[in-house]
Amino acid sequence: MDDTAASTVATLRRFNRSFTQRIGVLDESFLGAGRPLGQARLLYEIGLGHTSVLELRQRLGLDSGYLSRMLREFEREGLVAVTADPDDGRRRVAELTAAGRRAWDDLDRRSDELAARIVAPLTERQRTELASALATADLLLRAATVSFDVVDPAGPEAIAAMTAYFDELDGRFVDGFDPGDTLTVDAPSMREPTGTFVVAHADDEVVACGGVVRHDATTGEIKRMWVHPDWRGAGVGRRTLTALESHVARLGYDRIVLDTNAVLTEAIAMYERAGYTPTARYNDNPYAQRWFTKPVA
Amino acid sequence: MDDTAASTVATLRRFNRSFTQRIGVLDESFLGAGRPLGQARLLYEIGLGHTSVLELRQRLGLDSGYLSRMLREFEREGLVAVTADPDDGRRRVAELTAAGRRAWDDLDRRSDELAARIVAPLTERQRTELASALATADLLLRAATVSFDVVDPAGPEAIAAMTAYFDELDGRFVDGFDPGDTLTVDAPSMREPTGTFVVAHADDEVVACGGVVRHDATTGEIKRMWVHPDWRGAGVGRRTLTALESHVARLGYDRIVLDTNAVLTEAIAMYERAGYTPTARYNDNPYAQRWFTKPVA
DNA sequence: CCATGTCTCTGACTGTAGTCAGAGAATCTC
DNA sequence: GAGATTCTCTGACTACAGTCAGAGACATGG
Repeated sequence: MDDTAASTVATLRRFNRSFTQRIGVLDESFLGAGRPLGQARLLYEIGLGHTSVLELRQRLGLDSGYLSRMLREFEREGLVAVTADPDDGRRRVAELTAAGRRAWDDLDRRSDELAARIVAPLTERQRTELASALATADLLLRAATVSFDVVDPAGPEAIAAMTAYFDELDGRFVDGFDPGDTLTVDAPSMREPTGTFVVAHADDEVVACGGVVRHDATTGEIKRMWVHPDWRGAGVGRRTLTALESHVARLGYDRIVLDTNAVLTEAIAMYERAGYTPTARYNDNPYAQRWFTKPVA
Repeated sequence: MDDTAASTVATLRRFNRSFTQRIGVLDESFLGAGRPLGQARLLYEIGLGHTSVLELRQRLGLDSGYLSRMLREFEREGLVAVTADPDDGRRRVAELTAAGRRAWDDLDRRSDELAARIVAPLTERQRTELASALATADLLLRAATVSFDVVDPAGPEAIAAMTAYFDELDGRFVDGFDPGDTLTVDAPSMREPTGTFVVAHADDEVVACGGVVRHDATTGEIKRMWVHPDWRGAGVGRRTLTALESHVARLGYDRIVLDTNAVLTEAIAMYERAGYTPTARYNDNPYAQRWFTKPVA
């Protein structure tokens, strides 16, 4: 552990101690609503719109029996209605009733009040400073815990990520961007064993993606690399690229190529910083204006 | 609630959610040591040197029965030795045995490793940025939760705070500062009903102090105002002054006076910002070079 | 339509956290 | 030195959190 890391660790631990002590109350204030913490957390998640029992279980990391019991309790109190998912009869969907919505609003209001009481003694300048420090810390901590997972390029997460990517290209390219049917056509090429597709998860949300396809026997091509706008500047793009590069190596290629459009200046800068060098046009992609290559490490 | 406050509250709540989810593990990793969280916290506090049972109870906010039971458990495991306090036979003192120290080191090491794993994916620059954001947020949150309490001016907290104050004056005044026996002589004047003494607590530590004494029938004097060096620039001084001013009003005075030395430029600036105006020398304090006054609001 | 798998639910548990009343020993106050 | 107070301890509780095994309803792929 080098010095920066050691001192960051010390700061993080110190902060954790003082924060949990002070703001733990913020969670326990849920208890102030006469509701145990577990129930309050569950009710809160349901109110946020995460309604399928499966999703709730994954988000909160709860045992299915435990969760089921809490839902029965909510039903008994008339706060939640649980019905079968019309798409899949095994699945069940929980939704707040009117009374449940009121209970949720109450929780939300209490949390707001408590948080407001905590920051109340600060001056306006200090509050602004606090908000910006917390936002920075939040982004970095969230970025630090992003995970990179291989998914099916035709699966819902991949589709959603690439759609966001195409929409962004359409907005930024001078003459717009028409993906045509690439979304479905290209999927097979981004599957093992000659390709792959990776999404970056932060709290089960997809915040970045990228694919690898075969270019020729010894060359892999990186495509569809995209980072969610909220997540730029936190190193997620760089780490996505690193993840993809290691997949290229794993798939047995010894050279990487990629293309991009001239307006994507941040991407170009990142490729250059990552050791990519310009190379000749290697495809007839009408949207490509820059071509790069890099040997596999 | 104005706009700054509302957005700070939203940021704080958002941060709280993502932080506890992510770093909650940091505490639960204590559990990784095969020890329940409550026990781990207690063992950790004992290891930090907070050894009297009373102090542990106050710091951790535990029921005395609950704490007692945990200490018995630690004794049974040979981690802690509990003995009577030689100064007061009612009080008991807990100390780590050699085995307890090893268990503590183990907890500490695990926490370090976990925190290190969390920040590991960040670049050095990002780690520095994270550490500084957390340190800022920590100071502000700690400052926001400071409480101002009336204490006896001859009590241990008041003595400690004023001693630190005098030591600082001695270091900063050109010809040093000799408190003489003011510490004991002045105490009665800083007691109700004509005076008072206030200390600012953050986590049971004294971070600022100040006293009010009778100047004449309608005038209260603010004295011994001091802020711990680590806590300057976070608004604690300003809030100590405000607290003292409200005590002056409560005690029935309608004017405030105070004096200070020319080298205490931050203090002078603060008094001016707070609406104090220069006035004529009103005492023969050999260390005073500036005199201020302000009407009670 | 059968085997296999997925999702949810119930019942029977365990461990942890925390509360409350009251007893006993030491100390403080007058 | 008597009475009040402080501090710790024990015993008897309660509520909350979480685990595990297994049953039942539904879905899916051959």
